[in-house]
Amino acid sequence: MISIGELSKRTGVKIPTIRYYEQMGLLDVPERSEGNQRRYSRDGLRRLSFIRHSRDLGFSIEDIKELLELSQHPERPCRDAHGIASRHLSDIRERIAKLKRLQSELQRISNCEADSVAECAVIETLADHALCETEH
Amino acid sequence: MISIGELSKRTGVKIPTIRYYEQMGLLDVPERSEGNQRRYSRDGLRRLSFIRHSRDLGFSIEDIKELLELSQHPERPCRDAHGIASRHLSDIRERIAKLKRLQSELQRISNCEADSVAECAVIETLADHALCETEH
DNA sequence: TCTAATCCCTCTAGTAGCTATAGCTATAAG
DNA sequence: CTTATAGCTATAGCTACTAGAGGGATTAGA
Repeated sequence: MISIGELSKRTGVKIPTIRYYEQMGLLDVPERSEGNQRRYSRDGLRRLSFIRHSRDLGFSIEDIKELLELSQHPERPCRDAHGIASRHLSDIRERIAKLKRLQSELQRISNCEADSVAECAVIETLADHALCETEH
Repeated sequence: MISIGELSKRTGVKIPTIRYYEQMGLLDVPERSEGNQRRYSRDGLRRLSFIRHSRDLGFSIEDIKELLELSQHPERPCRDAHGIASRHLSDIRERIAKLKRLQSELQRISNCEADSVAECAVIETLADHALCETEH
């Protein structure tokens, strides 16, 4: 049984974040020491590693709840897990596409050789939608 | 002088959002009708369009405050505006890079032909960091 | 065994950029 | 003049944490 500080060190998840995950129902309520401090088992460590790893991949708390639930039922078809993953993947693809559009628009307006704000393409573009090449 | 609803229609910014921008100090406190309703001038419309357009490009509220300030001083060098834009641009580039890493990792683990969760690569990867090819 | 250093506890509030709701009043069209 | 629509304020909620206050618990060394 390890303390929350030890768990934090081993997983790289900050202590308040661990308590937050507990509150959100991602982590089981742990046992307590006589003095009311949290004590975690090997299983708690495994579960938090799973969560950490999922968050690193950008899954939401809600998605992780489902993934954790699935991981506890090895006999279930993995279609569900793939569904969650591919939903997340298309979300990421959309975000990339959107950011790329912003990127090219910003690059375009940053090509401005003016000296003063009066003729600056950045300010002009923001002020006047008609100067914009693409819809965003 | 137009109402907040009319302003909303013309700019595509929702009414609560307009009030929020006012609270955040992006929009000047507008005049009021006898019955205490907001009334906007042509200038208010221009300013909100500027804000809308900046938000569309992903600038933060704080950045927009600075850009608005700059846009009111046409004689100032536009170096400052470019500074804000290029800071934002590199932020976007970083976000794209990070999302691309997530994308390829997710694509990799989604190539799993298993039937059940027991051998599913998605779940396995999340459970065991050692299966991961890249750091994220 | 005592004490000091470190660790942990709960509770509350703050972050960004809105959005939604409740309970009320103002305005405009017929 | 009535009614439908529009607007008002104030407060709370969303995501995924993070920070701080004001306390108690644990542990290592003297």
